[in-house]
Amino acid sequence: MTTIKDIAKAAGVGLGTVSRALNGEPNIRPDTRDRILTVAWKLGYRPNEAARQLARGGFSSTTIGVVLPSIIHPFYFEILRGIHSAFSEIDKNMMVFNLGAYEELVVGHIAKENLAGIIVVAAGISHDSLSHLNAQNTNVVFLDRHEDHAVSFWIDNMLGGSLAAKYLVSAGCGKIAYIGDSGESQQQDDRLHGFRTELSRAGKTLSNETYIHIDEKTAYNAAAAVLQSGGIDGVFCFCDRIAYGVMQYMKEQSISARIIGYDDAPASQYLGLSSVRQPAFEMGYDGAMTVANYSKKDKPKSRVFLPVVVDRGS
Amino acid sequence: MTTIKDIAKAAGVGLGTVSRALNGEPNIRPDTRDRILTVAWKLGYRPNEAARQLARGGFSSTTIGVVLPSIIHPFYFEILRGIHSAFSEIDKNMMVFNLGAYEELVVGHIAKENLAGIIVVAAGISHDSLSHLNAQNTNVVFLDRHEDHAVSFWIDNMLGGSLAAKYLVSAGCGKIAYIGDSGESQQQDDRLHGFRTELSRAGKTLSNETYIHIDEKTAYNAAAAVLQSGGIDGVFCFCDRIAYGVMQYMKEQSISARIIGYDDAPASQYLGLSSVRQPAFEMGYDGAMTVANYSKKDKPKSRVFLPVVVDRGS
DNA sequence: TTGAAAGCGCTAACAT
DNA sequence: ATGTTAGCGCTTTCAA
Repeated sequence: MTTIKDIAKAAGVGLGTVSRALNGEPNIRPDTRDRILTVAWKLGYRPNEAARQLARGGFSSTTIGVVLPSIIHPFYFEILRGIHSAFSEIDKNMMVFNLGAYEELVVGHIAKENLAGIIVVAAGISHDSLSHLNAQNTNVVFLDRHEDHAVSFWIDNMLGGSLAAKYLVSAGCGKIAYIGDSGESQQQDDRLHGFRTELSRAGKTLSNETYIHIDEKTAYNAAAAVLQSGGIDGVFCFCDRIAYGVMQYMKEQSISARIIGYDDAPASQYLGLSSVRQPAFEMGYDGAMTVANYSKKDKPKSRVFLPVVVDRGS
Repeated sequence: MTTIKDIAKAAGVGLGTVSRALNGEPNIRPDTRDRILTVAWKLGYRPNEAARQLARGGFSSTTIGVVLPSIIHPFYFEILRGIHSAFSEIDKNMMVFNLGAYEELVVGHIAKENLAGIIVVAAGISHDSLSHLNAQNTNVVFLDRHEDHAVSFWIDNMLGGSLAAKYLVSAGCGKIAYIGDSGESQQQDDRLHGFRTELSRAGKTLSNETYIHIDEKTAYNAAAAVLQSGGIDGVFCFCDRIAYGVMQYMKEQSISARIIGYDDAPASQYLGLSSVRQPAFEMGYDGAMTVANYSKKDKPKSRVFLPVVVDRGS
């Protein structure tokens, strides 16, 4: 391994001069600079980032951490795409952490990495861990998760729910069912809240709620159970994947009911499925730009609410 | 920021002892160890990874670099999902680099990061950069790219092409067209080569080749041009996105022709589109496990060929 | 079992 | 413009 010491010796100069040359600092004679650079190149020199960081007491500043849940839905993928796209524009890199079983471990690891910032996507980080992160005075941005004293981007799930309800109601549905995810989530709660509120405003109520493990097959089965009970003519699904299963059942049984999904997955437009579109890519993009740019002085505004829209299947 | 020095002072011990306690080394009295650990905890101590690395002269060993093209197709996304899934199993993290315009810059950056290994996805890294990487004796694995003196996973595109041809031929197509990507790629060349070979084995030949910028709309237009010319009853598309555009045109015009895509995108099964399925997720997963596990001593076998299969639309 | 001290490779402040 | 030196926080001898 070549060090600046080797270069200094080979070029017959001092360590400081080498450092200056390598870092493109001004106070150095062009010809010595060139000589040093040539030697460095010939020796195959590569700076040791760890040493550099240590000496500067600084941060890597070009790498930003992204904490992801270990299972990625298409929705998170869109977010990730947005982040990736932003970072490729501004020449940052991301370090992706899997928030799996050992949260403590991961958080400790993150704190050690000297990152310029962190984006936490949807993951359920404990408040304890959070304050650790904050103590490291790392810039943190939350996506799809609402944190009180932090910068967070949040999709308006209540709006999404109420739009879904409006869609079904205005389509003339009378008996409406919901098929959701059996896991707990703030997102689902909010959507349902918005959905119910809008429904009751229209003088209607939810006739059936079924919660399943997300999967086309279980969705198919759930659809069978829900639709056989009779009279259901409108279904709101927690996500498009569930909706696909439902659609398939409806197609096979020639049942016609209005159905609306959530996420607006790429497939949906081709399948003619109406769906609530979340600005996932944008959220990723904006979030990424935000961590990358913010300084402690002018902290960006917390709580950015992103609206959703309904995409009508053709 | 708390350092081991602070801890040493607070606990009334030497630096070495603190280090030993923190690293769980054996030669230390349990009670001093506990005392130190308590102090460290109270002081909110976090080890400085840079300093550690520097002192040990070691590698981060828990982080693996992933070089991605800056534009991500769904196919690459599947690969990424596979990588992510593997890494969450074995508790590694990935550092994602965008291989954008400034290849040299990125490669330099990578070399500096002290990574345990690197996965290069599909990207066109120059041989020069490659040898730099090799000189750093970093483990490198290529995905969807064939490199001679490196470990590389490669999908059998020739097989894919020939399977597509078989599909169309056995469906009784007589006049066959190809709609491809206007960009250059080894992948496309291989697919076409396989396709042509199989076609000629069946005594047929390609009647029309059209190359477009990938996009549903241009695909739609291309389909119009290709299918209007008359008699075409089989179309092979470079990817499913192109196929969607073609299908839409066919549907609108009530034209019936056999069509086969590539990638087996999630939407395709719902749309009833037959497609060549590439084991993208598996490739990511296997590749990730490979970089993570290999040691210079028993280098894993280079050139892993992954087969494809045709997924028939229902 | 523990403390002291010598670096790891680099930067930055201080001399020259 | 350039050389010298003192650390950055940590690990690891080497003594004690």
